[in-house]
Amino acid sequence: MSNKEALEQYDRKQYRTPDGYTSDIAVFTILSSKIGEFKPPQMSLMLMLIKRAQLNAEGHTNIEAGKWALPGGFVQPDESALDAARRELEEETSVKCLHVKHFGVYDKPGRDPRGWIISNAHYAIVSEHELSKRKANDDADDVKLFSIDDVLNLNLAFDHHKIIGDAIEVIKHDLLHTIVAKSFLQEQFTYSELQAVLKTVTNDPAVTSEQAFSRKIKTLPFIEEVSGQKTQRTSKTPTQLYRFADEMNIVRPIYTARY
Amino acid sequence: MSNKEALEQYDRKQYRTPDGYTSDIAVFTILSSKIGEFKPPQMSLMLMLIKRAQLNAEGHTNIEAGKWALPGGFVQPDESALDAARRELEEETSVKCLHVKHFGVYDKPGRDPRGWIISNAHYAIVSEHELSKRKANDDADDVKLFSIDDVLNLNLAFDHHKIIGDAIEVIKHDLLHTIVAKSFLQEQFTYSELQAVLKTVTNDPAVTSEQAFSRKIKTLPFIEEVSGQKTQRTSKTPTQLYRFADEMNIVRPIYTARY
DNA sequence: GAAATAGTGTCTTTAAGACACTATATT
DNA sequence: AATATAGTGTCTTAAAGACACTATTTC
Repeated sequence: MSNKEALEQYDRKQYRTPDGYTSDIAVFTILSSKIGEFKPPQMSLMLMLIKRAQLNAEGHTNIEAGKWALPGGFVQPDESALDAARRELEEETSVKCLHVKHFGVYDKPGRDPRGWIISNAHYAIVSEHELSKRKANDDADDVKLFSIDDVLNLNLAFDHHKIIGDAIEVIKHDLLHTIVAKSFLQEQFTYSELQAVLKTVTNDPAVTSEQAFSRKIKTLPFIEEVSGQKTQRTSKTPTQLYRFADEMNIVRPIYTARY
Repeated sequence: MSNKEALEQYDRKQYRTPDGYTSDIAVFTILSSKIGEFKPPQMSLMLMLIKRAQLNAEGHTNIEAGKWALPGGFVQPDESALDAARRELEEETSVKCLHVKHFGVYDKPGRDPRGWIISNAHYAIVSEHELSKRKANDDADDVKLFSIDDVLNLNLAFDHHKIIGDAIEVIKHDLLHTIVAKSFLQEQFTYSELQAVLKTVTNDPAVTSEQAFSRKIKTLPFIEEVSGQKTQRTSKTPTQLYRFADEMNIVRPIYTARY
């Protein structure tokens, strides 16, 4: 085989290779504060960060010690960066995750003082409940949730300020343009629960107005009424429940959408 | 400084590192066949591929020789993958490009027989005119344009079948949801020229109907009429010219758009 | 005047936006 | 009865979709 012959002659050392290949994960959750019985929830979008420990597993001073950082780590040769993200997330929060998505590559020369290290960034959505089972890993002496409004004021490790800024933009976009809001809700939900999720990222009156949104939800082609199902968890008045229809991910082309 | 101390103790060799970091580019162009005077153009979206040479620069049998492949190459330690894409594109087509965008990471174990090689995929848009200046590089003995309808039937190198399939999906999406169509047009264009670009990726009647689209173009917030400017290049009737307004990239959230 | 492309007139339907109003339960 | 959340009635405005029609030019 000529390909086999080519492989034998191929010299792996002819190009300089990266010093590392890592996977970082921006773990988002929504904290839902029940402000009372018969009230719709009030939600805030949070990002989980870990505080880098003073010493690493070998007892040496850790790099970027004491700073807040995205969880993540080195990708193994037998997995993809996305696999690594899922694995690390499970190690970190001991939970298999609903939604993990790649959103960017960070490979600017000099981004990591340890050398030429390429990082793939992902975002993940974990339910508040699952996240409460979280535990610190070896390199972290603390794990904490930060509001997306505050998180960029922290002293962040490496180029995580840039990565986190991008992650927040991406999740804001995806919440409004795809059906990922689904990952923050129960299977059946009221208009005001979906509204609470969307209000964490927009203040468009079409979303924030109760009347407008309770009408709007009925016309959305990717959401269906669960006929006859009502709940009183958000109000004294029994309230209609909805669910996301199976697989739809409609975005209107800009040339045909209405403005 | 404690970070400096940490760096001294950091051992680069403690993790297995990738064998290579590459950048691939899907170069798209639109062939515009003028089918006659006073006629709107007929367009087809094409992808540029190179045929991998039998021998590489050192005279050895080349890997995946004879197959069609995306142009690309190894990323240098002093550049990002996006920089590398721009550089390689310039080497390949001797043209600085209008639009280069990252769209995916390909790092599945075993994707490249030479070892653990990570590839960042980009798509680029080059005008037909610029592309005619193209020249083959060392590893290629042929360069050719393929229609996006045919290209996936070729015998493609590495995992380029998957990468090209993804690239086609991404450019189809972007043409309809962003203003990249701009890159395929002159600064001023008629409704039928924009229509011809969009028709390469959709057959939505809102786009394909002349009456509907000639009306629609006037209401698009990111396109403006060039008052008083007309042309006869697409018809005997002098036709209104339009241009894209400065930087707008509106996509309607799915929760507020009309359906 | 035939042909081809560009563009308008006008009617129907759908939905957004605004605002007042009603409905259903708990306390 | 007061309160809070859910939901409707209805009017105005904007745009999509459909289809017939007019306008401008070349040959």
